[in-house]
Amino acid sequence: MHNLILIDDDNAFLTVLQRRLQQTGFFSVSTYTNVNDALAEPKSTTHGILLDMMLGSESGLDSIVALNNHYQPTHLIMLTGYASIATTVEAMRRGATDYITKPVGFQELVQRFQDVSPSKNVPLAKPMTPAQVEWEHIQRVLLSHHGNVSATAEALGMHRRSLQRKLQKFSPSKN
Amino acid sequence: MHNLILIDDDNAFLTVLQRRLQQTGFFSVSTYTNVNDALAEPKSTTHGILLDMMLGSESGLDSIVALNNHYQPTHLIMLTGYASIATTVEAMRRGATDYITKPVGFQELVQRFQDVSPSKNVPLAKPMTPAQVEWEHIQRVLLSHHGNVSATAEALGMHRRSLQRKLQKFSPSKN
DNA sequence: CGTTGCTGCGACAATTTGTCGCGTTTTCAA
DNA sequence: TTGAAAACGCGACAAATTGTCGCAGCAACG
Repeated sequence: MHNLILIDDDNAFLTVLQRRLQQTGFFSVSTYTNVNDALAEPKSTTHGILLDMMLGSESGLDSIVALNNHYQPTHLIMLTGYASIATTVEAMRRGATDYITKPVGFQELVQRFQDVSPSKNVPLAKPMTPAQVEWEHIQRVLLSHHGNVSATAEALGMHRRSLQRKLQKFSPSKN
Repeated sequence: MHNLILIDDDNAFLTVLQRRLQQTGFFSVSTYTNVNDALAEPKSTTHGILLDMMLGSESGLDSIVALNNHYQPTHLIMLTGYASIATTVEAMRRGATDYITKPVGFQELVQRFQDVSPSKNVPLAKPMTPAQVEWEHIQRVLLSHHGNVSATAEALGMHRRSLQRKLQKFSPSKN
């Protein structure tokens, strides 16, 4: 009934999400690691597009208009780990319908692809806890710093000691 | 040549801004401390509206549609002391044309009222701090629960008291 | 070697949360 | 209109977490 397009440069992320979305009942879920591939497909109307902001060198921002023209999706959702008000405003102006920050829970994502009239919010089914959100975010930054705790701590604006404690608190058992 | 409407509950802020804008050359600058007063005026087209998010009890968010209908402004700029992606998205969906955070420089504000839409966007590359990530997430869930603190706290698996403290920690002072 | 950078961790003060609980408002249906 | 239920705001105090110093062990490097 619905078909989706996912565009992200993280392949692992794509495959996992693709599978889960298909199990949820979306008719088809296409994935691409860059915008050009997505635009190379024949034109068709699509229910929703999930577009990552950071696609290597290019900015997902610059692809919003083209993707909207090509697929005319009901939803064009921007996804990013590095958010700011400025980019949000810009994305919405260019035609995005939503803008969310990683990490995002699967349930939440699905809900955003549902057809809800604008400005009519439905309570999120099962939001992540603040702790979960923080944990995933830390993991992402840690990964981008090749596991360097000191560098990660600085990037996150927190103290190395605190980061250490958080890490050892969740890695050995509680995960 | 241009006329503006400013809506904010801070009178001092209004008068200062009004004077400076008039000196800059805007034809007329009307100020109101609440939305109803602004809507009580006869309908007319207006160049721009500056709307504060925190208008005492009301949420500026709920007034966007009405103001747009009444004045059909070229610019409807939201202004807030505390910001989040979630509220930005919501504001843009409802018809805001821009969203900026206090404190805002006068020059910058004037620029936003110019008809220059092409934004030399600056996609920042720094990761958010855990606190920011948490804040964004909380705002998302809070918005989806229509501002209901109790329900939000439960959804997030945190205690109502803690949520309250977090919320009041960022909204009142950051002005 | 000596220097530099990262890590692991103890210790203690400074903050922040978890919890109770109680007196107002709000909300909403009878 | 009115009364109960649901929310809210917030004081208070213990429990838990974070901010800071500081020191020692290690690996890399010229």
